[in-house]
Formats: sequence, structure tokens, C-alpha cells
Amino acid sequence: MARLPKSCGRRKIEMKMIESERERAVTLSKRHDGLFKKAGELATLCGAQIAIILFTISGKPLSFGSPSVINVVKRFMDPDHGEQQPDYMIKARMSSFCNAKLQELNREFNEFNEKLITHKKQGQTLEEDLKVLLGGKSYEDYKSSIEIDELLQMKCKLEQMKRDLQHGCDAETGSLSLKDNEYHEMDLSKIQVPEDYLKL
Amino acid sequence: MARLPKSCGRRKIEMKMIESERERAVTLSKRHDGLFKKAGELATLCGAQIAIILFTISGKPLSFGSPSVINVVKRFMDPDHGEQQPDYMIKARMSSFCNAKLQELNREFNEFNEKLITHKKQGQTLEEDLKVLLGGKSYEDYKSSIEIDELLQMKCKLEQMKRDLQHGCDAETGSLSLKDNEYHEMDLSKIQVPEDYLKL
DNA sequence: TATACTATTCTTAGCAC
DNA sequence: TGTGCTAAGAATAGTAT
Repeated sequence: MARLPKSCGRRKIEMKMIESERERAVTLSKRHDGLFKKAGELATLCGAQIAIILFTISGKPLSFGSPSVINVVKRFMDPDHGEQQPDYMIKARMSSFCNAKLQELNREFNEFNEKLITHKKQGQTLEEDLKVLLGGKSYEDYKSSIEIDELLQMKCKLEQMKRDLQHGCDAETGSLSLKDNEYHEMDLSKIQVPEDYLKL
Repeated sequence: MARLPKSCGRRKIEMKMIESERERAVTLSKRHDGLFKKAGELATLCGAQIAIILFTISGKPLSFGSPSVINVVKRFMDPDHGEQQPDYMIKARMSSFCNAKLQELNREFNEFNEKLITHKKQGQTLEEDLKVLLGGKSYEDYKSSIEIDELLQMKCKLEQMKRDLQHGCDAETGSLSLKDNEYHEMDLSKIQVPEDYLKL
């Protein structure tokens, strides 16, 4: 009772894995609640279907689905199941799956690229950059180990895919390009494994 | 330029489908960004694996995955794929799938029940309650149409499942019950289709 | 472990460009 | 459509129970 007016309140936290097991569990619990709540709100407000699947570090599965995880996942995995897709989506013959794959790659690339830029800005040496980028814990957490040439290969593939998609679509629908779709968020122009890095 | 100090700021919004198509799209965009960002933070902070699949009302798929949507979904769909599950999880022979199913049911039930309570509190007549609950747009959005007796059947099944699970587990591990698992959030005691409603 | 509290940070609704 | 701004509203880190 008689709660003293503590001088704590929320504080900023560093975006890295929380070391303390207990603290991590508490954060997971709170943020899991918050995330699922936000997902529900999004579904309600925007009439969207949404599924979230989450595995805790100890392997415990948590999920959220509106209307249900299974429904949404099914729809996602099955390209021909797109009953509700508008005409131009069908014409584009772009399965949800592929679309999503591109989004993921997009995200991975941009994250990677941001790290490159950040480290560059911090004025670290190339050696340090590479050490952090390829061997460091922070990036390792995200994607276990990626080689620069792998990245370059992916970039080429992505550019090819992008070209193919645009051609495929333009050919069929004329002016109706796919520029509304998410994978165009991928700003390939920004994704540059700078020459300097390759010189190593 | 010369931006006047507007007196707007954020306002509270009602939790229902946004009518205006444009406004809905804007909200979707903002909240989609926010949701995926939060998911990424959760993955980083807590070392969790997480996948989000989202279909907009127009059928456009958006997704987020860490490490990737496909990985997480695979792990989720395949009960035997639980390499990282601790011993007690394996002993419980409770597949991720079933666990999730229970969570979904839990959520559905509690939402339904909250609606029942809310409407009750608002002092509406039973007729109005049922109209809103079974035929109204807001609930229809969530689950297309559910009958009271269906709900009761589900409740019975859930109670049976819960009993089975607890017995199954207790039999194998003694005191190590599954009370840590999410489906125990399901507060069956609160889920009551009140007698009055059944009298109709 | 779950809940409560509060100061603070973070998110986002409503505008304007 | 997309971006930026601002202030109100939400979420939550840290703490204690």
C-alpha cells in the first residue's frame, strides 16, 4: 500500500537480445500481448485477415489468427486459392508465396544495407565492418551467416525477377504494372555492396 | 511551408471497420508498418521466431518472417518438427497445431463471451442481443455465423480436451502439468452462455 | 508467476503538401 | 499516393507486491 511516487517510468532499451532469462520472459509476455492486440485491431479496422505464429526461444508456440491461423496460412500457401484476388492480381500470376518471398528478401536486404550504411557512418574500418557484419553476434542473430558474394548473387537474382515480373505483367495488362505490390518497396538502387567492400 | 500550429493531434477511434476506403488504406499502411516493426523487435529482444501473414481486404498479401515465414509456418504445421521443444513438451505429445487451435478457440470464446457480457450490461433485450450476436455485422466479420448450441458443443469439447490433456500429462510426468501453456489462459469458468440466453 | 503502477517512450489519427 | 508533422493516445520498462 502507500505506494511511494517512484522515479522510474519507462526507459529506452537497446535493440538486442535480452540477456536475463527472467526479464526476457516478462518482455515476451508483455509484447506478445501487445502484438496480438494490435493484430486484432488491424483486422477489425481494416477488414484484413491476419495470422501470427510465434515460437519462443524455448520452443513454445503461440499464435493468433483472424479468422484463424489455419485459414490464413492455407490461403497464403496455395496460390490458386486466391478467390478474393482482384483481376490484376490473377493476371500477374504472382502467387502470394512469391510475393511474400520477395518481401522477405526486401526486408533482409534493406536491413543488411542499413547496417552497411550505419557502420560506414560510424567510420569503422572495413575490417571492423566485415567482422561485425559477417561474424558478429548482432547480425548472426538475424541471419546465420551470409557471404558478400552470396548477397551479390541474390541481388542479381532479384533484379532479374523484378524485370521478369514487370515484363510479364506489362505484356498482359499494358500499363497496369505491379507497382502497387509490396515487393516494389525493395529499393535496389539503395542496395549496393559498395565496391570498397568488394576490394577486400 | 509555414506550417501553422494545428490543433489536431491523435484522436481516439472506434474499433470497427473503417468505412472510407482511402482512410482504411492509410490506416492499414501505418499499422502494418507498426505491427511488423514490433514483430521484428520481439524477435530480436526475445530471440523468438515469428511469422505474420496478412491479407488486405482487397486480397493483397503482406508478410513478415523472422527467420522466414516459410520456416516458421513449416515448424508450426509439423508436430514432429519440434527439435527445439523441451522434454516436457514432447512428453505432453501436444503438437503445436493443437496448442494453437486451443488458443484460437480460447480467443474466440472469450471475445464471444465479452460481447455477451457487454450487451448484457447495456441492458439490451435478449432479442437485440441475439440479433447483434448472430446476425450483426460486427460479429459476422469475426466469425461468419455461430449458433448458440454450436458454442455449447464447443465448450463441452474444450472442457473434455482440457481434462484429457491434463490427465495425459499428469499420468506421464507426475506433477509437471501443462499449466504453463497458453491454452490454460482459457478461463472456462468465465465462458458461460447464460441460462437466460438458452431459454429463447 | 501474475498483477499493479507510473513515468516515459512509442505509435498513430488527422492534416497538409 | 506518399511523406512529413504534431499532439493525443497507447504501449511498456522498471519496479514493487
